[in-house]
Amino acid sequence: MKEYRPNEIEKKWQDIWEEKRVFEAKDDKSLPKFYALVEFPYPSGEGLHVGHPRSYTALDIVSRKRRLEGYNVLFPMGWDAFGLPTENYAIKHKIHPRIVTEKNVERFKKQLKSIGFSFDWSREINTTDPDYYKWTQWIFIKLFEKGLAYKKEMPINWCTSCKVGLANEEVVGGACERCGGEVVRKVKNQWMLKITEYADRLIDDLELVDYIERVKTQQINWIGRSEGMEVYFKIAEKEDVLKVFTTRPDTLYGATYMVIAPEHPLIEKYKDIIENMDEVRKYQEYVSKKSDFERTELSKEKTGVEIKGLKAINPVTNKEIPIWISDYVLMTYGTGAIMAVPAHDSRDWEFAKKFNLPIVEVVKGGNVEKEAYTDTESGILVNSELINGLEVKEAIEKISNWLEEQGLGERKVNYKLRDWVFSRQRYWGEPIPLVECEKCGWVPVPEDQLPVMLPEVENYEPTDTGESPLANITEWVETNCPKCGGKAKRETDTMPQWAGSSWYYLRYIDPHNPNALASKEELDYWMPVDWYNGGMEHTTLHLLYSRFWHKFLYDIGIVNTREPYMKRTSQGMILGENNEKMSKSRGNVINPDGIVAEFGADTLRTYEMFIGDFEKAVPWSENGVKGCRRFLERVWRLQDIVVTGDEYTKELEASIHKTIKKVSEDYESLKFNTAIAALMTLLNEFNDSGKITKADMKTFLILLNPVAPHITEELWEIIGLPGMLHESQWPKYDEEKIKEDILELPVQVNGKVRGTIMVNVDDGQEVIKEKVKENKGIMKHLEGKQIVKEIFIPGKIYNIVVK
RNA sequence: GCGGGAGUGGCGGAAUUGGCAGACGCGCUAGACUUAGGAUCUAGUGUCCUUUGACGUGGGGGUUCAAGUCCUCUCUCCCGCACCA
Repeated sequence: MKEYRPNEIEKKWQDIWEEKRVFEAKDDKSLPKFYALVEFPYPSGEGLHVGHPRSYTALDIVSRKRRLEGYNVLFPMGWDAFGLPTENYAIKHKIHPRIVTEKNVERFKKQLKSIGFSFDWSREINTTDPDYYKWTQWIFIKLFEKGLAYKKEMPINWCTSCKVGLANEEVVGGACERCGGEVVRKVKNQWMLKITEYADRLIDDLELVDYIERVKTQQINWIGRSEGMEVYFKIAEKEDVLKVFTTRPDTLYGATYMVIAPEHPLIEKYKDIIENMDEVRKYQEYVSKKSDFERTELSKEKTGVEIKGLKAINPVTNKEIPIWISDYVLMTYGTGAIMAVPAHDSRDWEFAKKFNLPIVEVVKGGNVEKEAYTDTESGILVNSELINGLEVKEAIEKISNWLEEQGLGERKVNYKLRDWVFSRQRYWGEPIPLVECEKCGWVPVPEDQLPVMLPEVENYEPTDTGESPLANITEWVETNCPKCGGKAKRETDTMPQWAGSSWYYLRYIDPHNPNALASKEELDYWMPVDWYNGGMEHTTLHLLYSRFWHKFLYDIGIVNTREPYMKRTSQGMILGENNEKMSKSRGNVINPDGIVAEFGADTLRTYEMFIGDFEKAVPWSENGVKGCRRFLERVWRLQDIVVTGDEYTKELEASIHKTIKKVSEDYESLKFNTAIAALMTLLNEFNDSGKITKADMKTFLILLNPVAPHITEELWEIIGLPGMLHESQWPKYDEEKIKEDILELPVQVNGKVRGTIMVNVDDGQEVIKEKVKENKGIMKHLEGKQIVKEIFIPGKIYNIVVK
């Protein structure tokens, strides 16, 4: 027997697979298809992370299994290559981001290939490729044409010292990550996409798909649909009306003041009337330095300023109430204004306590002097003329009807989900393919002129006015209107990184098509994606964005399915050995290259699948890696005990059938760790038996193949099985052979196991009773006791209750 | 703060979904073989007492013949929060 040298055999088989193109999806549309998708990586400068192979190996296993089951499998890979880190690297090192990207992609590709994933590399895509982003731009134009893209004033993070716009991530504790300078919010006119128009469908259609539960709930909560009332509060002595959204119109009689967001337009409108405008301005400035996230933190002290000179009128009590501004009210949620009911909302309660505002109880049930009473199940309305004595639910109904009749409000559905800010003041992204004409306004670039290519620039830094670097290239910006031929300017903002990843699964289907994002024929065959695995962190942004785009493409007749992904699963994170997130600064990063070089790709793959519950975060363990290498060494040594034979060894037969069942099911249900454990157990039985037939070995090798594809192919060849493993078929099991006739039944006395008896599967309670009597160990616990009850669960347990 | 998730030996985890807690692997202990090695093989390994046994799934309370699993209160940790990908 030769020594097990993974580096040699892994290279050998990777070359064979590539040369024979065994993992390329087939053209034969008569075959059943299986489309497996993993999130394509952002090719960062750091190279592949051990977290990537966790997700990739999982679906590689499923893909390899499905191929052996006769499916036509599409398992593609590509690059989500636009992005901030590449751009920042390019700025710092004065290298074009395209070159940085090429270099990173090359490295990633080499790394992925060394791990032996069965990707169909003939369909590789790259979001920064003009042939690709042509279609990203095309989709944007369609969205624009259907009125789903619009311009709106939105704040960006602005570093006052670098004079550039910053991503949220680049703002650390209110300061610029690069220079430590002060960051404020600066308003810019930006492109937005109306994802909110699809909010209901994004919730409802979750019923059509098989996503793990936590993904569904997280999406539903992120969209945050709530039904309530928009109530109109008149501004005293003015024509204006302040609209607020509330889910608790029943508490309207308890609304003792109002709070509007510090950025609320009302303030600008009445700036000449507001008596304490200086104070208001100061507070606005203070708030402009905070993120929405910081603003809504409850733990902090409430802050705010009363707007003097403006009052609102409570529509049911007709009393004048004060209007405040406070940072806990966000312009981005609801109407940017709230009615404050301190007795029945905890944030309002805290605010009222701090500023000595009146707290009026309108739902009886708690002690509103001590805390807000927010229960909606058991309270009874008081101090509320029209709805006194009603329960909360009835009160909401009645007051809502009344408000609608009086024209003081309207039933509304509100969402937490906000429209998608689609503009970035950056270079390394898809140019937004629109032109602003002096006469015609915003005009899309005609389809035959796509893609709008990213022009070459000298300097990738955003301009000090907050414009994208493209704004400096006059000859690019200045163009003619496609409609009227007159003078026009190109949009200089680029798209966010999410754009390219919102439809990439469609391009894999027909990656080289110059005439369409994918042909109808191919889409009909391959869509939807059967199984999409990726990180939990993409649940509320990427996953939702791509579902939104897909639904839009469905609406305009491009795709034929309402949902892009039939099934969505999610892996846990791999942490450093010290149980902390892997990061350069913590110095606990594990490089997969090192593991492949030292232990082999099969060991890396096996370990990543055996490391723990696939869906949970787990710390890396070098010893665990060694253990998996040892397992593969034992597998390697099996070749010494193989004897000829086309049938399973009699004594091993039941175990083999059981293992086929277990492994087949576990691979499909993300329980890779227990599948491998089952294979280890079978291996131990093989070794105990001393010799195994070729048939035993063959089944074992096929079952292990998806996890450790190289060693199993090699052993297949060594022991002389016909053809190559990847050409064989997934084994079947026989349920009859798994059944055991005799089993050990635990016997409990008062719920505690006192012994076991051997029983036949079909033994009745009477037979078992007799067998118990023969067992001295158990009978001892019954001495001098009176049997009260006996419980027999066939095949599980026999419990005797005594007094 | 809001939303999602997780707590089981020294460690990663398993438990047919209410039925023998700790499969499998790591680590550790002892032994065997040694051309002394981070190799391989054998045995042991939740905690406590010498044994019968008792205790044991973050903590408290409950339901049940039976609870890691169900109910209730509570503590701790992790992830996301819209311009990172």
